[in-house]
Amino acid sequence: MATVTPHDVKPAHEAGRERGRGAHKGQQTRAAILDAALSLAAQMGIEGLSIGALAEVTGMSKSGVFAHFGSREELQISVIREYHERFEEEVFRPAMRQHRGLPRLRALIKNWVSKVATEIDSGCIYISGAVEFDDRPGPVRDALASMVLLWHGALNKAIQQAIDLGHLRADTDPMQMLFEIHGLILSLHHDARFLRSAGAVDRARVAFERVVQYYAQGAPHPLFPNAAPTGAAPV
Amino acid sequence: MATVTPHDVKPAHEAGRERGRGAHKGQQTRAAILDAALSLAAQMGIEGLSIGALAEVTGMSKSGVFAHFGSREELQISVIREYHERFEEEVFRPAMRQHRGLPRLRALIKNWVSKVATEIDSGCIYISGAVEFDDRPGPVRDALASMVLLWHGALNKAIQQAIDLGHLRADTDPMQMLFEIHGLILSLHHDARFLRSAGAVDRARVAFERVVQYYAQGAPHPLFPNAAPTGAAPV
DNA sequence: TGCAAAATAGCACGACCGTTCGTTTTATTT
DNA sequence: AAATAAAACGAACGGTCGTGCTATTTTGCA
Repeated sequence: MATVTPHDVKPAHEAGRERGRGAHKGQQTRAAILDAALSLAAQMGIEGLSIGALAEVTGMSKSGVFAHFGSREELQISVIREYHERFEEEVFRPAMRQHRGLPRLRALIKNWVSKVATEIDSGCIYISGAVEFDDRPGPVRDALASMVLLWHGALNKAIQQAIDLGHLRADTDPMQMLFEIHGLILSLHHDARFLRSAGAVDRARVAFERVVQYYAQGAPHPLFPNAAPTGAAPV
Repeated sequence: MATVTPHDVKPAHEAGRERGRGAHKGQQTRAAILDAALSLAAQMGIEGLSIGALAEVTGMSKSGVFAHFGSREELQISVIREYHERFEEEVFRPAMRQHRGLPRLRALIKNWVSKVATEIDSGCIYISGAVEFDDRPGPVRDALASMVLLWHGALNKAIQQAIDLGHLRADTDPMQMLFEIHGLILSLHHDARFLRSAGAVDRARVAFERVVQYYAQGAPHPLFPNAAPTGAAPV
């Protein structure tokens, strides 16, 4: 790395300005590798990502895969970023089309539960990553934590809006409510994926409804402000 | 492996009838290794256990450590069993000294929260193990799952007793209540250990109290059956 | 069509892994 | 004190890993 070779001018793993299809060939195969990496990471964990296994799956050479990221760590971070984008696409954005307040909050959690439910056979990178890197400081952990905090921030904001709109009790502590909702997701993931227990999804939905009911007590109905102060329709 | 040597008659890792101190030297060092292994597994995960690292920590040779367990997998299972015993000792048994019903259930959860709280800097093997082995069938996963199910069974029983004694509503679904409580523990572990968020322990305690309040609604007070139907003293 | 640059392959290195084996040291028993 | 069994060691093997080189192929553009 002391001498400057032509490769150093613009290595493949730094050229990725515009992502996905449309760009030069490199971007496409990079996207293909990343896609395989996401599956692999979902199943084996982020620490379980190996360039060798990735090369085998994509039918490339190890060094060919390696060149796209420059290091294993950079590959891991790329996987996290890619997962974040998909999460945003599948969970966050569709819910933002709902009205602010309780409807949007309900949609966020509904999509979240659905995603985790579909991930029973693949695995959630946020959840497994949190456990893998809870004691492993470094760039990967930082990337992971910032993504999780981003998502927490979005949920917090949605809760706060529901409070401001009177859909939830004024004395609601958003962090506390988030803590409880997040726990339900984690319990769902644990029971469904590790214990392979049926009915975990239903239990999560029931429990979420209960949490909403609690925090909505005394607050006017979101759609019919003059009706009885009970929570809106179930998820 | 074809010929039978004197070593095959009674290898060290099968001789461990009576555990801990008192027995021959091998048992002691085995216990010492296991102790180091528990710390290592709590920090690096069960899959992160390496015989080399363990040898370095204990000041032994790799083969010396290896001989005590016969295989890495057997070492992992031994770690899980040892963790189970400690969990039972610290969480389960002290709570069993409380009266059946809500007091005992409260004690179980109180001890559980306390243990996870002290494990913020070390890690809970049940939680990290569940994530590591949720897609990795085999003896290690089986051992882990059976321990978790044992603990779930104990909690379920405590909840059922609380129902039978009228401390909790008769229509309480023990599995549902357990699902919610377990979620709080997982959320606590996530926030405290991964996000390093302060106040997670308090949030867990508040949420647990809320869950108990919900399931106790309409049930008589556990200590003063004629008092108002509100949950007993907080954790 | 030709040429530079980007993309991929091939190969080797060093580190660590679990495991095996023969030997040597340490404990226990006779 | 001698005999025997248990425990620990040390070196080596085969394997996988990430990574750094140097070729070679492929691609896109003038």
